[in-house]
Amino acid sequence: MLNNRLVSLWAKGNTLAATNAKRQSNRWPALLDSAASRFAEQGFHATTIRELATATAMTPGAIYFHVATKQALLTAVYAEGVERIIDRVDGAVAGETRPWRRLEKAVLAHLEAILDKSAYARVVIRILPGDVPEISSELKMLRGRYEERFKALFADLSLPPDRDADLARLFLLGAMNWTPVWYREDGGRDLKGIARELLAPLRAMLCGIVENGR
Amino acid sequence: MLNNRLVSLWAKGNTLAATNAKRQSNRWPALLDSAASRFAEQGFHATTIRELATATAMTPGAIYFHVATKQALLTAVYAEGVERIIDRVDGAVAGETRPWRRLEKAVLAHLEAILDKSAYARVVIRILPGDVPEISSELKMLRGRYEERFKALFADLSLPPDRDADLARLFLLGAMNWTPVWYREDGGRDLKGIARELLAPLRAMLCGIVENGR
Amino acid sequence: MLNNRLVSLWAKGNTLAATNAKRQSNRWPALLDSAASRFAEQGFHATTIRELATATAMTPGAIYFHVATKQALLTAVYAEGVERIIDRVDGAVAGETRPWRRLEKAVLAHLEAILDKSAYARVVIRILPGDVPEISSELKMLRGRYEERFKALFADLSLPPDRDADLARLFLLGAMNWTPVWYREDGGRDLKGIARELLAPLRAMLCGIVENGR
Amino acid sequence: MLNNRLVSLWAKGNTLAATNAKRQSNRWPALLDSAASRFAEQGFHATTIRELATATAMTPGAIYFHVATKQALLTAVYAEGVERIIDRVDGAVAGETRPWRRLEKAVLAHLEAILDKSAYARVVIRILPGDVPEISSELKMLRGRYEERFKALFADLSLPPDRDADLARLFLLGAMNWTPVWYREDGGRDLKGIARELLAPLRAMLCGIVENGR
DNA sequence: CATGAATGAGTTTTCATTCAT
DNA sequence: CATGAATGAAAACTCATTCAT
Repeated sequence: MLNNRLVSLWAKGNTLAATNAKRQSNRWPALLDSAASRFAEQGFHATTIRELATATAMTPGAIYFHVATKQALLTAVYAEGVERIIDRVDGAVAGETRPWRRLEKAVLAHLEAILDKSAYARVVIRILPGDVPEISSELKMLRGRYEERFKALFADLSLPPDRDADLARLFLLGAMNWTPVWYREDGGRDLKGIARELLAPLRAMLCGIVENGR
Repeated sequence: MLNNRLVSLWAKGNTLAATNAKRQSNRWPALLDSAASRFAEQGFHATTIRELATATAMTPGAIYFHVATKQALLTAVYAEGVERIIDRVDGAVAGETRPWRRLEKAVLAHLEAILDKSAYARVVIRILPGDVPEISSELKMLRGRYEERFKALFADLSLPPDRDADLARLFLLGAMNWTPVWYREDGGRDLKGIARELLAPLRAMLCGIVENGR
Repeated sequence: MLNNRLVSLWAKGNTLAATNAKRQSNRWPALLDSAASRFAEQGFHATTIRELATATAMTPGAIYFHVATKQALLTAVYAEGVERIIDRVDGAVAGETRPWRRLEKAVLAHLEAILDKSAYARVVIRILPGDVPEISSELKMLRGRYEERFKALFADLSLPPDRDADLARLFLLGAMNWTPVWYREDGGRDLKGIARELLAPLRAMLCGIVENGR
Repeated sequence: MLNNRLVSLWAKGNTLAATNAKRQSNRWPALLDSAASRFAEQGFHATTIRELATATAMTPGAIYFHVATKQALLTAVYAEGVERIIDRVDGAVAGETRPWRRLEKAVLAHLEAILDKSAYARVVIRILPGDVPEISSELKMLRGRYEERFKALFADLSLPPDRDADLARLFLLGAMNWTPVWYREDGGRDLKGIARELLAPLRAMLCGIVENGR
């Protein structure tokens, strides 16, 4: 289903996309992958089309068969990144009904998404709309889509009215989105622990209750 | 004293710097200001020397009287940004001895610094060392200087040994550093409130105590 | 008979051309039509193969089944344009024997040809041989064929020897060929009137006679 | 005064243009000259920036110090071309008050302008607004400016009301503007003769009078 | 006949940087 | 200190053309 999404994105600009996918060499996913990791590592402007071409064994010109501009490539990566976060979060939350457990699972899924080897989700966090003025509004919209998930999750918490859930949500997002700056896979910390640790104080803040243990 | 710092920075890279600083029109501060705000808004690579020249009514060539490379300009802004955060934080903490109060005051000062109209401190948060490989080590060092402040403040808290202070610190930094993304001066929220709100759960997390009220 | 010409042109450059033309969907005329109108409106270089492909619902590759190069496409349009002018002019002149009437009918036919919705003839006027060096000699030859018609028509006028018939012919061509720049079908002017108006002064110039009426 | 115009055009994009012109190497006029002749000979699209750079011993980048886009270069040439025609025509007509003599002198001046070695005016005739969609409206406006001159000249003729002066004007423009296609300096024909020959029939057409002799 | 994909050489344009004056 | 002008390397992008299927 991930593949489906990739193909559909790619098909957007190619209305005649063959139904017979086997005939296609389909460098598009590879291109998108490369773009995602370079954008996440170096940022948008420091990544050149030539570099992406080399990394995917294409010619620069070939890239423009798939995408009209470099900005459009970022948009595609961004969209895919948001989609991946949302998919993960939605999937993680699916079976669970208890609001706090839902949130906890969502936080874990979000962390997994943005710390995943595949860099799509990290791009969404790393590259701010302001970095690329030509598409900043698109990027903002895409960003908005994933933030909504957390708004919804917070709305379910049914908190005492004197607590500022908005602020809590923004703190949580900030703390989560900062993890790519310091988190190292080999650092011995597991994500589940981080997720729990992240929510404990929030719960305390919002409900006035300290969970036992940490 | 700010001026002193600016001038000294400027002098560092310019052996030709006139000894008689008073005679100069000294566009350097204006240049640095411009650079700070552009870097903070658009990032390093999306900001061009020409743009800065236009913004400061200089010619591109004139900029190179003050600074040897664009990267050096970022370094200067970065250094100034770190210095400003540290000045604020140190100043805020100065009279206070109670560790949690010190931390709370530091948080407020930090927020004030990065949300200030002058964008220096925001640059430090926005631009990651990896963005500009040529100077990444300098940037890392500068960044380190301000992170140390918080390490020190946390070290003073004398926590129960089973609490993960590192994690808490990283969460705090993340939550704080995300504020420029969402905070609007006119949003009705005052920074003091945000700072308090930010620390309450942390204290809960680290000490197992819920502050009464918020 | 037009079709015959098209098909023959098309066959010329395509040894693979199926002998059974009826089985083919034959996008060639549509392609040629599109090319004619784009070339007439935007010129040769501003018209891209991709643009033509889009306009005719073909792929760029498919165009190259019909034609070996973009230049050859222009040659084909040009040839067709010249043919169309000549057909019209010859047809118009056919029954008439009086030289001035012949010329008048030729002028009208020429105007009809170059102002026709189908842009073939307009291409011949718009695009000068020098514009496309690779085929300039072919274009010159084709152009020559239609200019000859007018040379012949002028030769029949049997003018006083002190009149400069060449100059008159060139003026006439110029005036006619400028019409696409300003003529609008809905402008209320009919071509017959324009043709008459165009010849009256010429006749005056060449014969020293003013036609009555205008 | 020509120089003044060139310099002013050039200054437009360079508000700080030094008042002391001697210090400037001022490649701008040479660039404009080159552009004019190439555009006139090969058309806009067939002329490359590199080619212009080579012809003027500049680097491609240096061209962009003077002009923001290739299109803007054409606009500048076009504007200069129109200006030159107008200057010539106005200059030629200046002392004369008799309407038909004014027109005759204007025609001669116009022919001189578009057949001049310097290709500026020829560009205006050769390159149609439709060739360069991005600036077609600017080009149309500039074209309009020089056509107005002839409208004014025709308005002064005080013709019988049953004559179509508009048509006559358009014929005249067409005949004149076609001359670059066939006129060769060494062809033995002098422009004065052409101008006279051009007007004689027009006068006949418009006034019903045949000039004696030619 | 056609297509999706690609090529490769070329195009315009950008931009940090330099330099004579 | 500053400027107008330029450089040069590299960037994004274009486009006629090709080719396996």
